[in-house]
Amino acid sequence: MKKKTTIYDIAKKLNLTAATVSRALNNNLKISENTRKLVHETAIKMNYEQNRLALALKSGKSFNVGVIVPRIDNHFFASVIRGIEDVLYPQGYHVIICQTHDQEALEIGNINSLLNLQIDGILMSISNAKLEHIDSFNNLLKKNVPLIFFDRTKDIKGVSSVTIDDFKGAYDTTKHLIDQGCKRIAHFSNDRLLEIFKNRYLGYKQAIIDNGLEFDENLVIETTSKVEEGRKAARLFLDMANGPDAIFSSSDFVALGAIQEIKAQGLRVPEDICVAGFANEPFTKFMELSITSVDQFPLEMGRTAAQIFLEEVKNTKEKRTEKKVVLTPKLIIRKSSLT
Amino acid sequence: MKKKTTIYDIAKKLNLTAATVSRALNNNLKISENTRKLVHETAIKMNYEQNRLALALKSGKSFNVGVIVPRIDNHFFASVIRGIEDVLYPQGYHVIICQTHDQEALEIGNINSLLNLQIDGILMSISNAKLEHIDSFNNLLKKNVPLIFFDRTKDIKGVSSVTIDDFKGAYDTTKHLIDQGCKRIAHFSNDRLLEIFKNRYLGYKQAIIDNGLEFDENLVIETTSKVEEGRKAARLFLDMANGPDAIFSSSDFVALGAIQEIKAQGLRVPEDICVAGFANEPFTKFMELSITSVDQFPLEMGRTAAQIFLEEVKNTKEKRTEKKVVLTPKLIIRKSSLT
DNA sequence: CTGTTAGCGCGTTCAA
DNA sequence: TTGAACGCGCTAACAG
Repeated sequence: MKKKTTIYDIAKKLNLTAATVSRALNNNLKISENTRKLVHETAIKMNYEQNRLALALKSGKSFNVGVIVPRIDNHFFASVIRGIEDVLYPQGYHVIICQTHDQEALEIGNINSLLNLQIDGILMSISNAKLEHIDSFNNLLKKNVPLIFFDRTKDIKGVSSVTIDDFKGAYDTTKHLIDQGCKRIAHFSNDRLLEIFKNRYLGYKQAIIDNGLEFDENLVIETTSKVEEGRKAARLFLDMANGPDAIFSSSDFVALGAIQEIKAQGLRVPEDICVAGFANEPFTKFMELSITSVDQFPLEMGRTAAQIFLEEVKNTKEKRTEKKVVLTPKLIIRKSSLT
Repeated sequence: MKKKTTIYDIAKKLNLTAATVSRALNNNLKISENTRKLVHETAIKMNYEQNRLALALKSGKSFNVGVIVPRIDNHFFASVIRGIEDVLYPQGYHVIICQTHDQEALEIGNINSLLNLQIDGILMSISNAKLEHIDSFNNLLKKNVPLIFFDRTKDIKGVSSVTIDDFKGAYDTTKHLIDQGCKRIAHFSNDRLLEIFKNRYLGYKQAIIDNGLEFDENLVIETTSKVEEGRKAARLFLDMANGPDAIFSSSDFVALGAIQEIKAQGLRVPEDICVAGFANEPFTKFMELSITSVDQFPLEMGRTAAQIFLEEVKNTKEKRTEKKVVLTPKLIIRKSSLT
């Protein structure tokens, strides 16, 4: 095991002190141009690389931030992460990505592990809004570790967040379905303890009411974001006597499942039932029967979240300023809802 | 900023030494059961959490491993990562995920950054096989940092790898297309400096030859793994006088693009042209016209890579033993190639 | 301009 | 069984 070269090694070689080397390397002003250059050169020659661990231990900052998402193999979250990286990498930060797979224990565990790693902040999209989680968050806040929510948030005092206007996204989509002539629009929702799903539900409901249709709670069903769940949910409705003529799903994956099931039962999309999803996952565009969806501008969401983090990390002393950024979503109309 | 509690804090409170506390916390044998219990209790009471940075600095092990992939928003890589996590989390390791987006500079930059973070090893799927990269790898090896390739490898002496039998996957797929009656099978390849693409090409070629068909180099085209590239590549062939009656693509995404273009030109899949991809991405199954593809067992690939890492990390002293694990792929036949 | 000293939090000698 | 002292690699405060 070849030992890595430290500033001491290069100090010894140059008959200097480690402190001087450190200063030279950091381009400290009070150093002669001569030694500065000399140090830099021999550093390169000796393959020196700064040990960020030591730096972190010393400074109390690790220059690592944790990003926690339900899962990464989904275009939306992957894009948000990309946006975060865009902003944070140039600032010298590293991004540690953790997945919860929607599992409560993993979510809490990840938070604690990241804390042990002395990360400088956590950007996350929560997958669960149970009480124990709120405790974890409070724990974080007490330690004054910047915490920023994106997309899937829970309204917690003192926590900044970046979301889209889910209400509007849902309202616009529902309105579009109504404009297409649909009268009984079902909604596939998800855990409404999470703000996004609550707001999509509310936007849907409001559009129904505003347009003089009858709001029927029986047409609202709760699922997780899996394709298979969409099939199951659709099955329930297709057996109904007075079934829906449109489905607005909170998830593209669930919308896909619904479409599969509708077709499997010999019905047609959009002729018999219109379908719209949410998130604008790439496959919605690629399908032969492209799927109407709502773009959430994930890149911008990630960038914004990262910028908020940078601000919070600077003003660590001042009192926490809660910042809630809301982006505007965009309805993308495709074949699945065009009659 | 509330300071985190250290072993010193709890030592002071108990009129002990930090050393004693450390030993108690680590369940060192030579400690009285009394103090051991006492220390553990007050540690919990004071919300103590080990500072892994200090531990890492001290021990030289960070218990972090880096995983470098071209991108994460793709089911294959996400699944491999999941497999890696499955094995490494229970062992106390954390996984730092980096994306290269197929950019050379990012790939080298990521390796160096991870090194600075004192990671204990790197598991990666390379996106580029240029010479400068080989240098980076040699650099890693010199420092004796375990390096394990998965999927996209470059044959480097002393580096272990986990791959699937790409030759067989390609051979089986091509054979299947031939069995369907296809005579002129095109191949959409990718950078053949990478083993996987080279082997898929070779498997394809061998199947052609073994079955008495004419191998035509003009039917082989190189693309990157983007949907749009598939459309472009297909366009080239569709304009041809004596065009192909089947396409075997090294990438599902490219296969998808090809199908889109074929349809756009008024031809039918599979009636006019059969198409098969590689990787078994979920969308290949979900499409109305499901796409024939090859499953690469990514979870198993990730788990295996992680296990090799664990072995290498143990035998840091012994000489590096190169281990090449090859998994067997599975052809999944779907509508796009069933005439 | 540069050297000395000290400390970040921990584990590990060597003594007692 | 416990304490004292040291070092991991680095930087910041204080001298000079």
